[in-house]
Amino acid sequence: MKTQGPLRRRLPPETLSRLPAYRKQLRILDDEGQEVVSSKDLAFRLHISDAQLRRDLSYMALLGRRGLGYEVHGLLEATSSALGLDRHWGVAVVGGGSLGTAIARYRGFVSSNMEVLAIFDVDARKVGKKIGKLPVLDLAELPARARELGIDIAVLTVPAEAAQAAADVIVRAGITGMINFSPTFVQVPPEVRVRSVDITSEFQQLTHQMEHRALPL
Amino acid sequence: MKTQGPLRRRLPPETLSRLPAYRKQLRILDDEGQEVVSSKDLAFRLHISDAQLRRDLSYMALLGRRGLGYEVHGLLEATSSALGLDRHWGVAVVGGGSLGTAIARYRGFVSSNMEVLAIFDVDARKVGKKIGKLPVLDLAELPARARELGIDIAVLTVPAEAAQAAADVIVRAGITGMINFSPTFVQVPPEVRVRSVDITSEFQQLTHQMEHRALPL
DNA sequence: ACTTGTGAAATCGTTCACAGCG
DNA sequence: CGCTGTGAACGATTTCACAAGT
Repeated sequence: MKTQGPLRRRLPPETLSRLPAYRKQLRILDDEGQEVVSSKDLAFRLHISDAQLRRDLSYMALLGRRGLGYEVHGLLEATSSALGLDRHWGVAVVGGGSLGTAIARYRGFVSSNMEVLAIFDVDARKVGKKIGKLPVLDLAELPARARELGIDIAVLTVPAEAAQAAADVIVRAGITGMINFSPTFVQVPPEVRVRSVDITSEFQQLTHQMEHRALPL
Repeated sequence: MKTQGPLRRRLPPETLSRLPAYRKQLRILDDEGQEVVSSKDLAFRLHISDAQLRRDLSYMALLGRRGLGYEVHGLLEATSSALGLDRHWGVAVVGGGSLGTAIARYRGFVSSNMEVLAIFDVDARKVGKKIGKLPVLDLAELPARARELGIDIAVLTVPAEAAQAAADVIVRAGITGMINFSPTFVQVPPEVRVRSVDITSEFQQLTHQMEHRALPL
């Protein structure tokens, strides 16, 4: 057994942000029956440098074989595991508007071992209906039903004004992971992980880039 | 006139990514009638350090007054201008699925001076219908109609398999800005700015964080 | 006194480049 | 010989801390 590199307590956030792309590309190679891949080849497909790929993998103590490369299937399993995808995750969509509906209908979750199980809303006109095959339930029911339904993650898609109140219900339900699409900070206890996706911000960064047209990215 | 700080050619990407939040908070302060704000106060509301805020502003040569702070309205105008929001932007949604519909229906664009003008799809069953007040047009029409409609930005919400072909049409239409929601790289000429939003990646990063439960973020 | 603007230091992330193993 | 794994160099970003302006 060798001394095995940096081996940090935590993955650098930049490395984490690249992991899903690594996994996606490895799935493609695995499906193609490719058994081994070099950092140069995989990095090329990902539009990053081979040194960066090797550094990222070394943070997770994922080792290849010198002179050969990395074993595709093993690396796929390892990255999946690092992302926590070797278990099933139940998702609840909170907010039955058009964005909530879009997330609920999205079929790309299965390949991440995630499944949307229900939609929660406060609007009595929506409660009791179905969106696709999914029931729309009263948000007030979430704390009582989260465990029974097997919900691990909530997706906040309510208007900004309603976001904090909805987040409070999610926290009371004992759910410890949240994707927040509302353009607001939500305050949660420290054991709850929140990731925010601000679509408006992306548009504004784009318009900045379009106005400042120097050709290189 | 004084010598005015770093004054880079380009804004650091990390600074750019914070600008939309700065602007949002400044709008709130402006609406509240607050005339001046210190970096300490504004930074506190943004959950960042006052040094970082001042550094970011200095990159844009936005100066405050020592002992006093920054003039709220002036700073709001300056950040809006830096983001390119002092002009109107026409947006086309490409892909009339549930995500495209959600973007088309989103009412938060007005405050960024952006407006969704039309939805483009290849599906003959959708073309000719309306989503809200917006017409669904044939994607093949995009190059012919982009100028007339005043479209500056396209939002790609088509399935991964269709993304590159749709991007090619967008480029042929002379549109130079794109938000890509498809989980794929799209290849475009260098004058076209693309920002990608990968929702699946956010979920996977969240599950990683949930599995690696050390309390701090 | 209060607060900015910014050098300098510290921290974080990426790339270089090569020793070392297969 | 090819390719990994990783120190060391480099570059980017954040924080410190304080001189200077009001």
